[in-house]
Amino acid sequence: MANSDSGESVTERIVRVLETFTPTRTVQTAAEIGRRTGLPPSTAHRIVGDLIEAGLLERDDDRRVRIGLRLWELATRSSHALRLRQLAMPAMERVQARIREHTQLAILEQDEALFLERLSGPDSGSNVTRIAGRLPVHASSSGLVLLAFADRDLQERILAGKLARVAPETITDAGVLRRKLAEVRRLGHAVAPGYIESVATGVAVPVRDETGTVTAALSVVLPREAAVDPALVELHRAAREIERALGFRG
Amino acid sequence: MANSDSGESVTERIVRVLETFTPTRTVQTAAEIGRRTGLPPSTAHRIVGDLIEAGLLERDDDRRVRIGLRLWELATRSSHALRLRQLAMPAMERVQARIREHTQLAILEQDEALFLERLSGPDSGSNVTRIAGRLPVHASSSGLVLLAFADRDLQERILAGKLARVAPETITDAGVLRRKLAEVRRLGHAVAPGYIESVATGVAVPVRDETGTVTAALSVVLPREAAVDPALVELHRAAREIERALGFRG
DNA sequence: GCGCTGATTCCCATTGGGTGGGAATCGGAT
DNA sequence: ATCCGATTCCCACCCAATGGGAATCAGCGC
Repeated sequence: MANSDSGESVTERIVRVLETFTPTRTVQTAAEIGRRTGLPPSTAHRIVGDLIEAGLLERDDDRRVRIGLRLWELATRSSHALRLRQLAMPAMERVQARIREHTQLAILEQDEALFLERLSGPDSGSNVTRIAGRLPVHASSSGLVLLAFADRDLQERILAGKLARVAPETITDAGVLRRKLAEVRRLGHAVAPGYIESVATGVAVPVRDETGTVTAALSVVLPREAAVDPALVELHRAAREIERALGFRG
Repeated sequence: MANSDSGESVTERIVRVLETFTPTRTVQTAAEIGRRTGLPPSTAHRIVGDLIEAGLLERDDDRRVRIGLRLWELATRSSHALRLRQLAMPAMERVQARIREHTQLAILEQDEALFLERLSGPDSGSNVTRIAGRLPVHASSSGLVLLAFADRDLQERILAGKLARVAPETITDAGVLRRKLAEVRRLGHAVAPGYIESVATGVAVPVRDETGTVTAALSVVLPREAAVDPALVELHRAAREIERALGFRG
């Protein structure tokens, strides 16, 4: 920017401003945004003002700022995530109706599992997942499936890195994780008992696209001691249905 | 911008670039974007490059450009549209399961009905609606509900403007529309037979938030000559459920 | 009411990043 | 091989963005 000491582009700054919004912090004041981005107050106010004028942000009743509908609209109406989501929805609804627990769809994005959709019944149990939220690949059942079928170098990168302990039973040892991934490949599904939350077990299966590549993971979150087999049957059936919609002829 | 002859901000330009993407045109080349935005080729390429670096756009396998996942993520994870959608989903799923036709949720946005969600069964009929898509308020059943319960000046603005004919039976006369809106208010729901597509009838009911204001419309799209009463019963039941979730005590 | 604190707006001299024309290069068709 | 369009590279120009600072506003506690 003109006279900017940081030497970054306007685009970067806009992204930085947008990134101060999280699932748990959906409204903030312009000054907060300034502090969190490290931008000078007057600059932060001006950028926020610009974004509001453009419709990417909105002003609250109480002059606080939140993500604008226009941004959601722009992002949603032509995102390719939407295509997958849309094709998967009918199958996901069936799983949700039969199993009556959280049913979710995730893809791999920047070394993490990004959740595109989550269906929850009124009687579903605990679940930390959020739509557009992320979970580490080594801890979530969806992540384990995505990682097990990902390219070798991603696997090695994850295995070489730090495996954060999300819950007491999260796999944090590279050797254990390596064996777990082999098991996932052999069985064709992942079971993650208590890896994310002690009270829950994640069960996930892969979804392949028309090239046969695993592009997504379909999963349910069960109470810790529930039987996984009925869920697995439903998940596999649903995954096949989604794969057919995607054009995969397995 | 520095040396820009148009005198518009970078933010505006970014929005203009993003707006060249539509539900039917989800990938384009940088040059196409330049032509559609009217930006000089080199400028268009630079801005597209910036946006790709920031993750808001993505490069195709074939160096074409599409909306990036990061944008979807930023927009979705803290949009307040999501709250409404999330709260409405269980009720919408029930309607979809019972009626087995397109079930959709719309809100008022910039004088149009903006569709936040649409559930469709495999056997659902024709439907032009898309998620994050828009329909005119005077033609869609959702729009009629939203308009009927909107403030007076929006109503007058729509009535004074041109009422586009979307299908042969669309209401295009201000007087007829005025009476229709009165009917919607009296009955508490809207029926739009053939207003959008000749073969379909839209049926919509209002959804009120905790302040009693109509914030959304819940609707189904039925085959033209199907009975509307069973759908209305389900829609009203679902709307009440959503309203309870929103905190409305009617 | 009266200060205090922080958010927000206003002002303005400074300047460096954005701009866009043009040329070169790449790449896919025919 | 030869177009033709897309894309990248280059670079002089210069104005919009910048951010420090002061003024104003808003809420809160006393």
